[in-house]
Amino acid sequence: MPELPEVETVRRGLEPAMEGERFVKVDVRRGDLRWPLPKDFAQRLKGKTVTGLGRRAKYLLADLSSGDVLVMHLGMSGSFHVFHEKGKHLGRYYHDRSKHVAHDHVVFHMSSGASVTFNDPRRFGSMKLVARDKLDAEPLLKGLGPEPLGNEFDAAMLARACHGKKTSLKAALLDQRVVAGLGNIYVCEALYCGRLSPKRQASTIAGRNGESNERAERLVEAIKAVLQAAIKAGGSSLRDHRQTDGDLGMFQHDFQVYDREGEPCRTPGCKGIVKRIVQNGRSTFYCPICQK
DNA sequence: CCGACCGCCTGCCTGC
DNA sequence: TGCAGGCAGGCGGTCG
Repeated sequence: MPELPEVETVRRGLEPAMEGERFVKVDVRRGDLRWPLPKDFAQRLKGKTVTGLGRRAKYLLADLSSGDVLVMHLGMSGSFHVFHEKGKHLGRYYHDRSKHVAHDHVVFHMSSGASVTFNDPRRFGSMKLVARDKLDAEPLLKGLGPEPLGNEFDAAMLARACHGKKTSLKAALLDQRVVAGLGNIYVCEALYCGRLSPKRQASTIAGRNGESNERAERLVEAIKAVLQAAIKAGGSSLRDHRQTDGDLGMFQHDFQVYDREGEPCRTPGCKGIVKRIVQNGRSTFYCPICQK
């Protein structure tokens, strides 16, 4: 599931259970995530307080009283669940510390009384402890492009990042060095919203000498609008992904093109049919008529 | 340097 | 019903 809107939704869900709270106990049930958790992972968390919970692109960043930052990524299938009360949760999760379901790999028992479970079937997710004063040098974060919802992300910046790029606009927007936090779904949605073809060469969104960056402007506005709407809807829920409280995100109902192959284009007056193509080994959905 | 491709790992859906 | 094959929201590494 997790692209920027889902990670932001997770961050907001975890905040009340974790911010200002201490790790009372940390259970590592399976440490071989994307990279193996260090042996002393649980020990380095125990007794420390979460002083803040932030997000950079698709990474969650928990600031700890020890001076470390816990950097977490959900990969393709990772999710967090918060359990406040004893008993069943969605018929399969329990607050009881001895009971777990498949793929519950890490459990944080917080001083708030809540337990926070990291579940990840495919184990593409990751956790890493990094000293805060070395965060700038952290390879996972170092090459990331601008935050798409930040004020500094504008048409000029996007045009510059795409300058000279021979690759498709779709591939460029998926490149986290160009803009950080978009994934396959929101790239498709943003391109539709900005009426730009995913097949267009990335460099062509910039206006040539003197021309305005009209396409880049439109694309930046589309990216921001789609992400903001998705966050507002609590992210999207595909397969069995849910928010930290078990609720479903709602934005999947608002997809205009993603996974809508063969459906009529939703642009008023457009007679196009949503098409699926494969770019760089991944599905792209778009309207061949109104996305130019 | 850039861009295309592979692999990681599991679950689910489709078609035979 | 069973099984093989394809596909999935990400990203780091390698190769040309």
